[in-house]
Amino acid sequence: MTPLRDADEPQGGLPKNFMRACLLLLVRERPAHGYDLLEQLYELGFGGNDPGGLYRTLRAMEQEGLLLSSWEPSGMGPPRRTYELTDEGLDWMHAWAGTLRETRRIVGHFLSRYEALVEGVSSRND
Amino acid sequence: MTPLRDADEPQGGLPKNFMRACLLLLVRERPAHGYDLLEQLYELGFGGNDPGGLYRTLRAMEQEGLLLSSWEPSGMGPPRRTYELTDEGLDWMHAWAGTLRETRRIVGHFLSRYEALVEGVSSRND
DNA sequence: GCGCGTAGGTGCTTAGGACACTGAGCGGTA
DNA sequence: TACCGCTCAGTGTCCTAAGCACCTACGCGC
Repeated sequence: MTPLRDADEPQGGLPKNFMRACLLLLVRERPAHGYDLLEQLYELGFGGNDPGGLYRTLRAMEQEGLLLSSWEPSGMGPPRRTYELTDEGLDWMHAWAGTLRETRRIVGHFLSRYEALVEGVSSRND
Repeated sequence: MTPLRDADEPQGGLPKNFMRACLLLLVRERPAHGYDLLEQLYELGFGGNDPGGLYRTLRAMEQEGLLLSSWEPSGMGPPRRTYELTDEGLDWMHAWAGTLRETRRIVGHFLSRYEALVEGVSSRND
């Protein structure tokens, strides 16, 4: 890429480490293995799917004690490393929810201010 | 090395490059200089104020053609580099608004799914 | 044997963000 | 006048997340 940002679309999207929060939630809903989570993440808004990044994150989260993995045979394909949530992971999921509420609030604040600007001065509810 | 994330609070918060979006908006509302923007950013949700990062970002955005700066005497203190928005910058501001609406939608989706989980009401998704 | 879908992973590079630090102009005051 | 504190603008440096490419292995059908 050129040194100067030249894309015609903002590069930003999701909060840092948002994938971690999603993984905690998904694994809490139902223990799952990486390949499965990859597909679920896609539905959650992670368009550019990056298996490498996902697997790295999962291993890191296990090392930090947020997840616990165990190998399970698959029947159709190689064995799966299945993850479940630890108590610590559950605490973090709650903490993440708080952080993301704040994120949504701040982004929402930006958007109302943006809308007020483009609509002139009058404020209106969307 | 490998300090193995041990913070007791999620590190994530705001979307990548969110400061850029805010700067476009703020400068559009009213041309301003860096020190001024620093304080306005604080009110917008940027708690850990980082002058270095801000000034670097402003210079970068000017190099990309989103902002235009000019020196103005201050009367009380050193001269100020005052920024205004270019047409291209305006386009990017609109594009950012779109991106951030999507961000808010995805984060909101996470939060409703989280709330459904903790409330035990898991019979419905968006 | 071969390709294909499933499953899990490594290497490498870069862009952003965090944190520390520098330096200059100007006013007040001790 | 010497110092301090506020205003204003930067630089240096490190760390991490993110992005991209690439690799291995299992099992099935052809």
